[in-house]
Amino acid sequence: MEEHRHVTIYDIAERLNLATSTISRALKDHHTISEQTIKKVKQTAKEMGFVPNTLAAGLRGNQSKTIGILIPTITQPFLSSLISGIEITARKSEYSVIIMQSHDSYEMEVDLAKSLYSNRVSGVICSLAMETKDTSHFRQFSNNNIPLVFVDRVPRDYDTFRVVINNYLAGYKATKHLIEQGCKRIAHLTAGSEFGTLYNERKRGYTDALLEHDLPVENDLIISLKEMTYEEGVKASNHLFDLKLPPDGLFAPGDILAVSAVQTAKKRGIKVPDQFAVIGFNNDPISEIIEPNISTITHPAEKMGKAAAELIFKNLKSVKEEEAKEITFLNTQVLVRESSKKI
Amino acid sequence: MEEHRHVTIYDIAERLNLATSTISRALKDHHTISEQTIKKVKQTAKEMGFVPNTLAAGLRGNQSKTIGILIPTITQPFLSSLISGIEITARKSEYSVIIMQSHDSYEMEVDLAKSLYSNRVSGVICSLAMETKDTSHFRQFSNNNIPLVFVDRVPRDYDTFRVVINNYLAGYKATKHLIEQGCKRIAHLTAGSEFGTLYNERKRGYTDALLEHDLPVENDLIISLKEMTYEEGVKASNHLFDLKLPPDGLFAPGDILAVSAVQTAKKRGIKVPDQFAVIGFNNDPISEIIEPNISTITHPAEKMGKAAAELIFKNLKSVKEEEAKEITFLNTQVLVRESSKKI
DNA sequence: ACAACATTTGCAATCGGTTGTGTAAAAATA
DNA sequence: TATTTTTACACAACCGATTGCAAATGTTGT
Repeated sequence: MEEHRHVTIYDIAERLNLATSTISRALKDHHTISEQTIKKVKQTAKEMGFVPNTLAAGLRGNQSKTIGILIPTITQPFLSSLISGIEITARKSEYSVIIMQSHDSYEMEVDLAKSLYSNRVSGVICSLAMETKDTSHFRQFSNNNIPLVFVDRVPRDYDTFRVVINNYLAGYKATKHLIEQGCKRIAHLTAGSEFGTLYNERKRGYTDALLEHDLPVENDLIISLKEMTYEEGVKASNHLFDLKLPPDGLFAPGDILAVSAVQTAKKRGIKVPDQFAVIGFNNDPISEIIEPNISTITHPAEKMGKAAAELIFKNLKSVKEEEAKEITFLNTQVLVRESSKKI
Repeated sequence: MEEHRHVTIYDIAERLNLATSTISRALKDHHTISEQTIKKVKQTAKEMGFVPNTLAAGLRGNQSKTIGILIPTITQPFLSSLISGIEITARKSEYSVIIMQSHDSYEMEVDLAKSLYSNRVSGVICSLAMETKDTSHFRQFSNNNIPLVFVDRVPRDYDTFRVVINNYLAGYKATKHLIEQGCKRIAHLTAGSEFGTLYNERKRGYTDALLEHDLPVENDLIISLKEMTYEEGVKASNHLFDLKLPPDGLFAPGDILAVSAVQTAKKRGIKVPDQFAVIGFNNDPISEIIEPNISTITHPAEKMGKAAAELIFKNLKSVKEEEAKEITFLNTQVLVRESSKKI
């Protein structure tokens, strides 16, 4: 396997007896270069198999035409769809995406943020680690005019772009839906440790919906989970069913939890939705395949990714103070399916 | 928001009255630099908030400490787990991953390969697009000593690293399992258009298992799908059930397809597994949540990602001819669950 | 005290595009 | 024809880390 050398603009320049600056400009249709030269340069570039070295360009221009994505994990359906949305949008502008997983660890997140900075990414899109309480490791981006967008799991105290759904409203709508189906004792699962606003907002929507319909907010119907996993969901469901006065409905802030509750109910002979109506969150693929289908709240992952990427591009030049605090809210819908349809 | 300048080794050099070369070497514990200087340099680097510019290092060293991943889409559970495995392994060596989605389009794949090359990735891990028949766009990597590893959907005619499972054996084992459960007429779904070997191998395992057990291979029990989606699965299942002599078992080369078949059967009042036993492939999360649980073949996504990444690292220096043809086979297992357990 | 060698650090070129400024030739104007 | 303006390209510095080689300093032996 012989060692080829990369073809550079110097090679093209030499072949055509032009300066490298001319080649560089010709390749990007600079107006000071004649049509004729441009055509000639592009032609030979193609012939010689020239592929620009983005590292060189990036070094000179001090940014790399890549977007850094920093998220807890890519294996969650919501997050992989989010990434997909970002990647597709980025590619349209010929940007690449670098992906890093914090695995919900604060320390990892700090480390990875540094690595992204080291890679001189043009922008950063982040969904915070569960553990993260302090966000000062993101200052290096803001301080250097690198656009920073938080998505979904956003900090409450950072003055930068945020792309979220209205979690309060979503929680409200989900709960209201259950109430309208006739539920009187609606349970809710929430995150135990959370610095951000996501689960708290959903919970706030839940309680407000209850109060608004003259239903009491009962603390033993609200369970804090350590992790949002199937297993934890089963545990919590069993706990709920073991109560003296078990719930007749559940608003789960994730479809996996909803599935776990539905299946636990079925195992215990509790009829879904008649005795126990459930609504989940996210519209994960599983929610419409499981039987009964899980009612859920849409969570437009790809759209959020697209919106986040577009915010990056809009602010590549410089970030104005007022814009930086902008919050983009995307819409959610209640998808009524079998798991909650009593009426 | 004031504009800070990035801290460089020049800044450190100036502060300490040392040469940049010394700084550079000190930061990576070069043996020609004294302990004392190293400590001093690292200390001030930290104080000044120095973050190395990987673009500069990459330009000089002609590679970027990143691994390029080129796959059809990241939203499939198998592929997102694969990426996760790669990312975790890469990070241990302080490498980043760049991800690109071909969306199963050949043209995209060609384009993205060029973009990866342009980014001077240190290595490439690829799972081919469904459409891809010609793989010459990967020559640019081989020709320039950039390690290239194909995973799962690998070309049949390219002399480079491949990380796969033994699809033939997996197909054989899956089919044999159904036979052992007493199935006599086992259907099979396969990919219509495929350049690679993946589905063909599974099918070959399927037919060999049948033949070995003196069961006929019937062409109307083998259905070619355009896409491996739920909807296509439903269509195919209905078609199978409409046969004069419908099957009593199915080997589906993907869990989504298995799920679609199971649910279609249930809708038509066909008892699973008694009248119709099903085994899927991949061990996607859904397979163990759906009811009945889907028997499946494990497909060790993360492990494959890890293996692929390790192959990259092992061959960063140079790729020897003999090694390049190496195929890594990972093991699969039959996971027997409800959907196929007759006995 | 001086050669011989080891240890540490500095110098300067290098990677490959990008871009501000300079300049020659061609075109336009006086 | 002389002069200004425009067009088209060249020169060279630059981005920031790396590295071969030279040089300075320190150490050892005789």
